[in-house]
Amino acid sequence: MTLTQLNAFVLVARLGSVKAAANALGVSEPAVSQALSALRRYLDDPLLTRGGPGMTLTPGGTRLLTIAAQMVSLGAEAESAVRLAKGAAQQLRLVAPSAVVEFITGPLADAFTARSLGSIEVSAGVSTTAEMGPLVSQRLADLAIGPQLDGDRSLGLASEPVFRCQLVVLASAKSRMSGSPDRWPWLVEPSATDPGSDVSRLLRGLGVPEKQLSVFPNQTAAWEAAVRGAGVAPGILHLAVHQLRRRELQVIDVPGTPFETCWYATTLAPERRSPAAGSLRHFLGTPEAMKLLRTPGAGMPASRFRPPVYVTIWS
Amino acid sequence: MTLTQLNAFVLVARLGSVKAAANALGVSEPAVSQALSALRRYLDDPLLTRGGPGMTLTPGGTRLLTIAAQMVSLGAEAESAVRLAKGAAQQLRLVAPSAVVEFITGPLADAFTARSLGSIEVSAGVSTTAEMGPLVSQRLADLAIGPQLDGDRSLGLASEPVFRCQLVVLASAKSRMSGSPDRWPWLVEPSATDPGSDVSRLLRGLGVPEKQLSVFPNQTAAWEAAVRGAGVAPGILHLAVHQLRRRELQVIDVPGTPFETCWYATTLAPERRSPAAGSLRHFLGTPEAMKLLRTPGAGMPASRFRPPVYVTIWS
DNA sequence: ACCGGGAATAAGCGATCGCTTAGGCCGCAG
DNA sequence: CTGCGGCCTAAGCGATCGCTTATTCCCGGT
Repeated sequence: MTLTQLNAFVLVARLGSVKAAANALGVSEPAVSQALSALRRYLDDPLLTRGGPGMTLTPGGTRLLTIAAQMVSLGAEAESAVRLAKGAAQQLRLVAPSAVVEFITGPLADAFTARSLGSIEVSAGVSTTAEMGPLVSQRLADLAIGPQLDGDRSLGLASEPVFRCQLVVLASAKSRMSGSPDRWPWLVEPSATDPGSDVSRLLRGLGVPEKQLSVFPNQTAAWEAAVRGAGVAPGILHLAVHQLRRRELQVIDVPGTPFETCWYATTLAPERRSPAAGSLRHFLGTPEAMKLLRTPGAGMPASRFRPPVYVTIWS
Repeated sequence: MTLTQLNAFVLVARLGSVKAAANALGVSEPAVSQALSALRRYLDDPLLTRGGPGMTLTPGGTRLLTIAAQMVSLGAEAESAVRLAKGAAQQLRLVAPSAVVEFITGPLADAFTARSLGSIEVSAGVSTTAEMGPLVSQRLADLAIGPQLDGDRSLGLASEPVFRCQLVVLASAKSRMSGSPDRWPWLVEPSATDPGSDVSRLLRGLGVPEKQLSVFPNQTAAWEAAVRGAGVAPGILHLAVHQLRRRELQVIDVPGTPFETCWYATTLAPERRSPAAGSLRHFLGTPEAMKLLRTPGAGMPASRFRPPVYVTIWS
């Protein structure tokens, strides 16, 4: 029984599939499957079985889940507690949808590190909305930016709205889209494939089939394609300020848009939250952070963009 | 960072020495030393340093201790929780001084297992008084019989008196001891070398030097030697009932004896205690258990006696 | 200055971990 | 029937774990 195995088990149980857990951990799917099977063998209990929607826990799996979740969380806490006591820089891990990582987290991390006088280092990673909750709950991440997440009480999370924004559909100023939106070519960034994202919700509302989607590695690349007239690209309005000012793109009128939405900051509930996470959460409410949220960075060049890997915390 | 390493660290911190922890775990001392050094390397913190009495914790070590203790305890809890949910027999581990293990725990375990209709299996091991507290606290053992242990509040233990008895000094009926007790040959069982034991306390009170001690592998062997007239043997009065009835031994008059003492049952505090441990604790208060405590088993034959090994709980 | 005991290190070992790729199994939609 | 997506198993790998014995280091004590 290793912490890695317990971590894998908890993530599978919470995300409902081995594949999702493997993705969240940034490892191959057999790696998770094996960890699970080793744990099953060790405890001589199936723990969770495929059945119905996702998986269902055995009685033993149910007991184990609560205990294992605590252990995993304590493991991460132990590390950061020792690090803090040593006076070393705190490591804060932030997760967010790809578009937010692309435009926001870089400047945000820099500003927050500067504000903490270098005592807190922030790193950011891309995450789907489904995995944000479990990641924060297990302290694989310290703060998530995205939709509201504190629905599942058992995860011990607290979400707080930090920024209100609008999802719109953009297209080249020259192009003239005609016909029904579900026939247009849609140029999207990766989070459109996340069923919990706003973009995905919008596309489903319009009845756009997958065939019509071109998934680009990041928002910038999708917009560049849109500028060339390859189709329409959904996106957060204020992140496209450069393209709009230069008249490369314009907002086009699509049913259901502008889509009003809100970014929430989610951390552990106050009593379990690390001071550094609380500090970043508080920082997000300051005018300085607001300004960073409002005026995006340049966007990450396509060539340098790379999906992040959530390393397991224990060697 | 493995659970084994954390377990070793906690035990070293609580027992104050690597050697003691290795002994309690039933492994060699370098094994513990290495686990500790791996943890130090991983966390990049000395955690604890030699200095003064025992060892002193670094700030990081202090933080880690509380967290690691929880993790280790949860690890054991996870296992038994899954086992319980599966409907398998619960495993209860009992620790006690060697004399108690020799005479009491066998019948006690049998009686309790029978009373639980086979759903709880009890195993027993020898332990020094110093290691009892940490062992129970880390759930390496479920119940300890011996001196009162709930002094250290941080361990979360609860002790309860279960049996009052007398420590006396025995010698062959034929032999006539003369001179000062500190010149006699003393025939003792292993717990006499445990500074926290009653026997050790008695010997210190009499000023008996180590030179005068012959340590036998168990109480029965020590008493057999006393019957042959090899010297005097301290022991619990009611455990020697056979030898006294057959007039092979008699109680001799020594200053400080009879030494009134009391056995306590120690478990985790009620909120952390497992149901099975609570059940055994309760059983110890019943007339059935009292009778077992009063009338000892035959004593373990010397040839079959073997010091126990506390296996680490995680593979 | 010497010794002795506790702790750390070295070296070696078997077993396991944790990861990969490749391939097989199973339920399910077309 | 045939893909296909999700899961598991197999095989192989390098690294680490966890333990041993043997040796060295360090420190307090006669």
